[in-house]
Amino acid sequence: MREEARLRRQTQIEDAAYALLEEKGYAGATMQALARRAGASMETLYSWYGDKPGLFRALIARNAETVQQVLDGQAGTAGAATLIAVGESLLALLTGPRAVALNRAAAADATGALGAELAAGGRATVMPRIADLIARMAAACQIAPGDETPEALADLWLALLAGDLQLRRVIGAIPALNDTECKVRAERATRHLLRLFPPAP
Amino acid sequence: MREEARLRRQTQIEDAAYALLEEKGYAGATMQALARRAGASMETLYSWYGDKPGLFRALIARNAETVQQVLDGQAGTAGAATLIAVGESLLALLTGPRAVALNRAAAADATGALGAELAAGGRATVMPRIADLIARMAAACQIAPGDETPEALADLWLALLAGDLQLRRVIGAIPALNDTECKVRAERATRHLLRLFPPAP
DNA sequence: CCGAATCCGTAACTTAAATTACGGATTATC
DNA sequence: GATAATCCGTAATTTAAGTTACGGATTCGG
Repeated sequence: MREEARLRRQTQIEDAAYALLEEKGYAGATMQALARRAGASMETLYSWYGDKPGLFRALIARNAETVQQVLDGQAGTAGAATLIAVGESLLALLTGPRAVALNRAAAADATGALGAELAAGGRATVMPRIADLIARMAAACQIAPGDETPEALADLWLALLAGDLQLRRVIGAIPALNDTECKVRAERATRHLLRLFPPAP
Repeated sequence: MREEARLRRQTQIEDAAYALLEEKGYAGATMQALARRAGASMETLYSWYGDKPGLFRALIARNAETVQQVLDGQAGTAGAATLIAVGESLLALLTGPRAVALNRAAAADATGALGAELAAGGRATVMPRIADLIARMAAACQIAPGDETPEALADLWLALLAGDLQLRRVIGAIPALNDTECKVRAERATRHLLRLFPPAP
């Protein structure tokens, strides 16, 4: 029974940590401010997460789950429409406040440990699924990969989808994208990919 | 006469600042460590740069000059070969240690001021030149923009060229690219752009 | 050669954040 | 209902970095 309350409490703390990270950055997100904001005690924070990097590693792990859930929503289906839908959700996620905040934290970590975990939980789990989607499109003759691997096409599609938007969000050079922009870019990326590798008629 | 010595000294200090930034990150690059490494005094650092952000703003300004110089090397000419050459140099620059370090510093700055300056000195000055290059290719019938503006094509080309490589470098998820990789990507990006918007025969 | 300015080396000073410690309240378990 | 565990609120401790201050050395202009 109390497991549930504990999970709810963790979610509250981690939500507060995200909010602080978004507002103040990694260095500015202090443990005291987090304790006050989440209504938690320092003792709880350190007892649960070990130290400050540990707390943000927990955030990264939770984010990885979210990404997987979003992708699982479109599992099973295939085709250009699916690719567009996935692209729309994915771009919103990649340029959304949480991913941006986590990437900032990873960029601030000189050891590269946070960055490695973020890449492992994010790109490394997303790309195989995209490649899978494209491979199934190839099997259904909806795209002709030529001599390109599905992985290479997935890389290309992601580049077309996101470009350097995520980096520009991370350094604060541009504001968040709205739903329309995500949709337009997802359509455009998929259209360009299909024009580069059109299915044999 | 002493202007020259002063400039040399500034370069030494800023080189040391880059090295520290690359090794320790923005938070870890302390003013004391910089003073020791550069053989400079705290007094000089603060007298010349005002404060720590001011020092890194100077680094960003110097980086912007470097980028412009690289682009100016290929001024005047046009065509696919030029685009490939520019892409090769540009990608090496974007994913090189200095740009990566600066982007990390910008990501660590919660105010977004460093990010704004970095984007202004980097992307905002680079993209018009790329767009110019592409517009000249269109004028010479080497590419058919259709109803796309040169600016949109430049965006597309940059996305094809760099994708999310720069972000992955910034969070430390991948090592630096070698010359061959830069060349291959520049060729591929230009080839894809030309296949998407082929010149009328 | 001399005064003025600049710069180095080092050490204070100040602030702030990570981490630890602890008394009191709340909750779970028997 | 008592006892143990958990957690809150707050404060103490420690460490470290940004910034300022200053005596001595070096350099520049006359």
